[in-house]
Amino acid sequence: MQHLHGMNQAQREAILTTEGPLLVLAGAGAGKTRVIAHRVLQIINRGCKPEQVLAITFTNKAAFEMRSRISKLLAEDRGVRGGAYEVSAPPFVSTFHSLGLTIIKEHARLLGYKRAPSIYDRADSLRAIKEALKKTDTQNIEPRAALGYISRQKSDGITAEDFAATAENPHERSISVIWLLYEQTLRQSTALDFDDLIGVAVRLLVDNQEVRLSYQRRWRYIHVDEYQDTNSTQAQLTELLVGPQQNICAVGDIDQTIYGWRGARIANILGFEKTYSSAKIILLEENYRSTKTIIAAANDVIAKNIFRREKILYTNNAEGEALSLYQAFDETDEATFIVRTIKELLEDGASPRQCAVLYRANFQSRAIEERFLDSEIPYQVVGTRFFERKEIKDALSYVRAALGGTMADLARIANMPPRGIGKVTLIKLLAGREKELTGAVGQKVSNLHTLLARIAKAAAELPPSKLMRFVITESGLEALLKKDTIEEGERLENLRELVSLAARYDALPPQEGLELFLESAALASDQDELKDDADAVRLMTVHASKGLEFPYIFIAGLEEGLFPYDREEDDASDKEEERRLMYVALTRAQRKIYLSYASYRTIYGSKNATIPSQFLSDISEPLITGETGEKTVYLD
DNA sequence: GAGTCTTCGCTTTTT
DNA sequence: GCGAAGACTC
Repeated sequence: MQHLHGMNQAQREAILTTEGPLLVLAGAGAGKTRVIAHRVLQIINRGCKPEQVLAITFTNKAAFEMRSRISKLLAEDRGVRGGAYEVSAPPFVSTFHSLGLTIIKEHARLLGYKRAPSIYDRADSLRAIKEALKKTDTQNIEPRAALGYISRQKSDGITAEDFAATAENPHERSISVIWLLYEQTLRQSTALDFDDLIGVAVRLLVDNQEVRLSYQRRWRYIHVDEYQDTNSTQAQLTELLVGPQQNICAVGDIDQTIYGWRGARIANILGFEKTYSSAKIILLEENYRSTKTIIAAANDVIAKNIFRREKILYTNNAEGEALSLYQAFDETDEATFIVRTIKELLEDGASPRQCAVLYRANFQSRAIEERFLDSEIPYQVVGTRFFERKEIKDALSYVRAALGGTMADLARIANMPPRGIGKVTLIKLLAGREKELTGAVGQKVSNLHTLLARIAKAAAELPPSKLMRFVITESGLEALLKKDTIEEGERLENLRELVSLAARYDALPPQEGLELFLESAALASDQDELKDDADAVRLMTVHASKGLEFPYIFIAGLEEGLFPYDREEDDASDKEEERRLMYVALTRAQRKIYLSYASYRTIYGSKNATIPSQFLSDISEPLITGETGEKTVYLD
């Protein structure tokens, strides 16, 4: 049990409880990933084959981290024990979505797919919803709202047909019509949206006992990280995979549930003992990350929530400095304060990567970024969704269209760059009425087909990075962006980055490498940082900061309406989620927290007076020291 | 079908 | 107060 050295009592218990259902309620900074990794090692040391262990996470980044933690631990252990067990396949570590996709692909035939289904991202889904809305001339329905609504229904395990059967009021009936059309589009394109990756896998396992049992035999021990963020179908998928031995270990923190708006159900973690009746529950309450002051502030904020399970975080770390609060005049003043303070920290010997600036909403990054640009300080905005950029999507669509992808892919690239294929031609092309296209237009279309055929040929022969290079040049995207003087640099730079990302799959056989590359692009999230190594200050939303830690944390925009964010239709549970979000923000810090708010903030181009966030008054007096911006004036 | 004008929605968080 | 999508014109 050498590997248990340095663990506290609760951690040891969690690691040694390998059999039966286990719920680990781990506070922020309580060493949760470490516990999972050691528990996996313990299970393997007790005789289980590594590949029979499954660990599920939410982001690719978390999966990557877990995988490397586990493999490092196994390698160390092998060294100590002198190869006591056989080297075999590693434990299966996957995100929920790629796990769903794996299950679907392994039974594609059974599910009636002739080829591996492609994945619709949010933008694809939104376009399909817009088309459906056009077809039905439905009034008063916003595409985004409709998609959000449908997505939440799907994540609750409800199908379009179920919904159609139960729709009561006119609004629900309109949604229902759109939803059915949307599903039709997905089927026609052999495509699945994010919710389907879980939903289709669940239905397969429910309907087919043989398949279900095969997975239950394959994975004898299951771990689920961030269990509080699971939605209904994800919890159901987990339940279906857990065999009769009930070897499931769920790890999570109720106080860090920040994805309720996306369908996460706290009820899953609160009701764990009901689902798994003999469950053992272990609380990890000792924090190894932050100072006593930071923990006290975080506890002050979260204590006001009612919908939780009492857990009191404590630490044996030093007392630490008080949080500091800066009252800025406006967002520019706030940004100046942040950059100035970071400069001072750097002069005192801190490095840029030790600092992070957190905010509630992405738009806040702009004002802050402008100030960073003026300074010499390296910074990086996390969450500019790389794979959602236009040029990246265009390039990938070329590849997918060449390989017979969806109509969405073809529509995307048909006239990008402009080649004389307009609306009318495109409609005919998509409807398979190509015979009607003759003369000059016919020539243009046949040129496009030739291009796609060349790409398809290249796809079969070249490694992914060479293929992407080929696509970027031959499609004319490169030439187009070179003409574009304004953003030229950045967009071309992004395409170059895409080529180097593709190179990660060059070692595999071309087709397999390409498939995995396209898959990773579809399932990538903006939390999966591309360049992890840069020594730069990180700017990101609080959501994106979950799971990370930094010595110095800045939390900007602490104003009522912004943080906590409020919408008219908010209810009490949304308010509690905002509070949990603040708790997450505070618990990212190791040494010192800088809070700030602007007395005036520009929203939609006009300056508005603000009220300081209620979260500021929740933190007890002695934990905060204040400072006021020079320009502060009170206009009444 | 392409170029120019106008409106609209954005700015909550995302696999 | 800006950029993208849609409308309008040639």
